[in-house]
Amino acid sequence: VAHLVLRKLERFATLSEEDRRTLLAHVRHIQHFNARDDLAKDGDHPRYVNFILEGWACRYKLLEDGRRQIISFFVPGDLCDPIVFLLREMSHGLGSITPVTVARVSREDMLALMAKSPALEKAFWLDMLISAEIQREWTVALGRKTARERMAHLFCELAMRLRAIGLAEGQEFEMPATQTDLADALGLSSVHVSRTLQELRGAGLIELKGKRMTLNNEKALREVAMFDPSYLHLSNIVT
Amino acid sequence: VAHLVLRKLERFATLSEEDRRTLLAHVRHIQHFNARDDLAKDGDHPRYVNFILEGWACRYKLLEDGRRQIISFFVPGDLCDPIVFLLREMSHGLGSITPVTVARVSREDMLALMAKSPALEKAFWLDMLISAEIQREWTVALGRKTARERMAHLFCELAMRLRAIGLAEGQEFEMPATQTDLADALGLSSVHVSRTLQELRGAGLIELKGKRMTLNNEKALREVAMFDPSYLHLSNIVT
DNA sequence: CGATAGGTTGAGTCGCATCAACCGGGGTGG
DNA sequence: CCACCCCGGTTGATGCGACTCAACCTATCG
Repeated sequence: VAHLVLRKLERFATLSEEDRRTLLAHVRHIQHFNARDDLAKDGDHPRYVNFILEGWACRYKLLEDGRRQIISFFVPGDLCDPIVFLLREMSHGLGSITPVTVARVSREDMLALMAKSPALEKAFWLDMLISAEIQREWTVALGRKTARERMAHLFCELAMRLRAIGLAEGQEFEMPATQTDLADALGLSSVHVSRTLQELRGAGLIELKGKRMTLNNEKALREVAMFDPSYLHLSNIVT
Repeated sequence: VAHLVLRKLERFATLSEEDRRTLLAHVRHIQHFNARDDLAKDGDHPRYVNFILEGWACRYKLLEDGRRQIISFFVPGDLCDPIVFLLREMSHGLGSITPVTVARVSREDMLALMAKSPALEKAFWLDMLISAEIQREWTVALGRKTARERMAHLFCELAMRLRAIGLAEGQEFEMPATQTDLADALGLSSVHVSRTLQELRGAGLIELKGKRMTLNNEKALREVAMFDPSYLHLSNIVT
């Protein structure tokens, strides 16, 4: 059930059979959430690390007047901060986009995992580092890119991340976020997301019907986005 | 010379006298940089962790057409990713704002520090976590806040961070970033930064003469910014 | 079959960008 | 020592990208 988590962590470190068993033994406490539910709320004391096993989720913050910013998307295999329990309280919410299955791993279990397996510890460090890289790339997109560039970039990123865990076939993948979700992630209004999607469709770069995304011309999409996948560190990390 | 780094890390974990000595023993290889120089370039293989001992620096990315986004500011005591050497190449540059003094700690030294001292290891984890929190807050600002709100937020954040290492006296601190730097950090044009600064000055919220910043009405500034310092986790982390 | 969530489209507006001129101060070289 | 330059900052005029408001369309579901 947690094989996508393993798949992700194995990009970061060579795991022995025992490492894998150890991890799987600690992935219990499975929970299910409906779509558009909260896995954790702003202000909560973080007692677990959430491993996303199935479905899409996101990190978000709300401003007083209702403005929402989605800070990151989580897809299967992702962890919500390997060591978040070191902090006293969460300063953001975790919400589901689709129905989601998570494993909640306790502080004690995480510490035990890292103590037992240096490979897992390294994998968790790398997960943190690469999440930070993604966050930086979002910072650049929000600060300096136009709507079209930002959106193209997001789709390129999602395609790469989903491929890395085997959830994209060729140029196609499930993209369950609504236009309102995309707006809150891209710092746009949902109206403008609709128009920008039309532009990308019109230019023959993407197709998006229902929740099914196809990158019809990924090369051109990357050019629009100024997308350079090196920040995702997808190749040759394992040493 | 590295006492600000200690000061920062001691917020994250209780360090024994030996931890402190161990750390200081590894803070050698001091280097100086001029203002507006590069400590590291995009694409470099990261072999060192930079500890900022004096001066301001920043992380930034350039787009093909010259647009620049500053991703984070570094002030004395900050580390540029405690474990960055796990990655094959940097996907951003590190630049100085003012003249800067850094200690470059090698991969081997960092690993030795963490192996020897669980307290230091924990402090490094927390440093990563809190840097991530700051990055998320920037994401929210860039995605959903207006120019005035963003700028107010940045000044509130900098005040808190500088206070935490003793580099602010009351409401005053050195703010050496130029308006162009601020623009690239806030995702604005330098012209608009100038106007927005005037607005904040006009409202009696701040004073900024040369490089000297005074928060004349921090309470009101926080309200404008919707600034809630809890994301910085400044209190009661040490356990 | 009505209700509702998600998406599309048009019209008008606004926040911020761009372009351009200008100012002041500190450093430099003739 | 003064003239000049250059960098950082200010201010005005104009333009554009994205927002807001609003109507409407479509698919899904109880």
